[in-house]
Amino acid sequence: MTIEEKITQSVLSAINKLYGQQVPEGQIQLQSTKKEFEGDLTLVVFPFLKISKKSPEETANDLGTELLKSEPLISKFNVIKGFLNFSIAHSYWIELLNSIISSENYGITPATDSSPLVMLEYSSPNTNKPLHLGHVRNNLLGYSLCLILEANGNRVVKTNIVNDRGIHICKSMLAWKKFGNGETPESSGKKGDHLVGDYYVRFDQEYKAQIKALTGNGMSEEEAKKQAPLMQEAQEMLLKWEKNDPETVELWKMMNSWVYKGFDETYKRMGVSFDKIYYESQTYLDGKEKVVEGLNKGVFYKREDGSVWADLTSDGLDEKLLLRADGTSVYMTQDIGTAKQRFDEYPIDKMIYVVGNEQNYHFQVLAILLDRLGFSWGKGLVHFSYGMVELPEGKMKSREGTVVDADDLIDEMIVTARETSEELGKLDGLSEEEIANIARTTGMGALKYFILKVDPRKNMTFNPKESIDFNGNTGPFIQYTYARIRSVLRKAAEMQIELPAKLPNDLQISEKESNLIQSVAGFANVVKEAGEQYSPALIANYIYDLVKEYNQFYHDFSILKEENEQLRAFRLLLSESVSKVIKNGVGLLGIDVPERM
RNA sequence: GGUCGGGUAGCUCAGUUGGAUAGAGCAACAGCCUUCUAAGCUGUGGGUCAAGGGUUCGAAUCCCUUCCUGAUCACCA
Repeated sequence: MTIEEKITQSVLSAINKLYGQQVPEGQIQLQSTKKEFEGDLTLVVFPFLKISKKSPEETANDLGTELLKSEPLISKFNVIKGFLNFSIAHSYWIELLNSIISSENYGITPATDSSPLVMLEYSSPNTNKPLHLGHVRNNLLGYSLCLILEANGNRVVKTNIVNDRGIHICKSMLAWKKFGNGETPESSGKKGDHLVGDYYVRFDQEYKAQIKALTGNGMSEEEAKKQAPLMQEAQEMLLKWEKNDPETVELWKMMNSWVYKGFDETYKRMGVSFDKIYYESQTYLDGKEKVVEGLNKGVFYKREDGSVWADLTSDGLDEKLLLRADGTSVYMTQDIGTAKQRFDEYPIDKMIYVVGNEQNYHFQVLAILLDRLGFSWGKGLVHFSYGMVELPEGKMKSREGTVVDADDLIDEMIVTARETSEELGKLDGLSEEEIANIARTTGMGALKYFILKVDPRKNMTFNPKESIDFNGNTGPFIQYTYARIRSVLRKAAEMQIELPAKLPNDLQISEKESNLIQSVAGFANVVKEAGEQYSPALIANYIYDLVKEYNQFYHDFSILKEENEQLRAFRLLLSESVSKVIKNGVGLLGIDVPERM
């Protein structure tokens, strides 16, 4: 039973005693007391004025007096307007700290064999260009959500669906064939995904030139886009691919393998991973099959031209195409096929798709279609929708070269982290390997925290020059606090200070200290809420508040120099518990912590 | 036009099922290192919570209207 639950029960009986009335438990509003007031927990008494028939202050005073008598955990109280602030006995906080210290991973609930199985799809790249900042947001959100769900006792399968087929891939292939002169990642020293991306850009340049030439000869732009030889060739190539033309398939396989190698590197640097990767080239046929099955069951219908549609007007939506007249599949068909494969392979209880908010409509439709096709988790699928990352100049556009490349960004972060460390002279005497590790940890910490601390629904602005900071509400600030605590703990070990497994609960501690225990204890609830709301930002903001509070404590109190040994041990254990929560907390964001920085 | 988001300090963002004087960081200014890591701490200035109305003892938060903004409404993926 938490302290809030205990006090709630006491308040209920106090009200019953004073006013002879039972009030519903939901009426008891207990919240932690705001920093600027004395006390630990606050009861809002406004809801009881009708039964007390007294002023807010009198009501609060009556309740406070009664509770002070009846509830031993309450050591004193004060009243400000309609707010009754309780101070909780020191012994309670010490006991709470004791229980946090003794638990292995406070706040984390491990999964068991009978836990719900959640499958989470994220990343979902195209194989025609390297990953950019938008993908970075997707990957970090997706991976963090997996960790948060696991920490809430779910079995999680991390999946990726790679969009490895379609006209856009053919564009890169065609440009490489025409202009590449056999260039490979090995021959050019370029990362495979970048190499292929360069040919995608090259296609676009040449294509635009052809359009320009055609319109110069008086052709309409629309017509020119269709008639441009390059586009026609690309379309021919797609047809060849679909017909399994050996040469085309060979080229496709080769270039895709370059891209996968490049992606793997970037994923590794971001620290994300997958349990199972699906490829659209292997799922779209299943999608067709499933649509035909739906057609036979009468879930879908066929038009005169042979195309297959779903009628969603009864759900307040439009009609949706599922198969073209020529029998080829569309995006939705592929997602249905992928869903089928997943469902066949795993006993999925819940499916979460981490995909940008431009596809809200798509997933609304997908949920209905899967449900109609009989997937038990279809209706309840979660589209974790997040906003775009924009630059100060506006949206990123890969074809115009205004994207922030993921690899470049990561490099830059790490270099900046290293420069900052060197300027501060923090790493003197450490080995090159240690320095590189710390730079990587703090650089990635800065990037990850920057992206994960904001509400995913919102579009965010990324200013390459200004956005990445290492002071204030940032990853490195949190990591620094961790390193600082670890340093104190190392010194304590050097001084051979022995820490008791359990603190005596008659210790006299300050309100700042008991507040800090309260904040540390709040971690468990934050993890739970982050899991319920699918919100890494909740964890990030909690950890930031905790760290800020700890830094104030650190500044105001001596730890190692405290002469009272019990108090010194208390502060060390308090610091240690903060460090563990920091580590586990940012760990749920995929962020590492350095022992020194 | 329909549907779904978003609008909080100069900038980037928090703000718990409606609760106290709306908070951080950055930027600006002023302090604090012979003392556990100053990537820190403290202070000052900065707000019509887009606007108006409603519900409520109490609204940034809930409801209605309006404005601004983004996404989407493809036989593209």
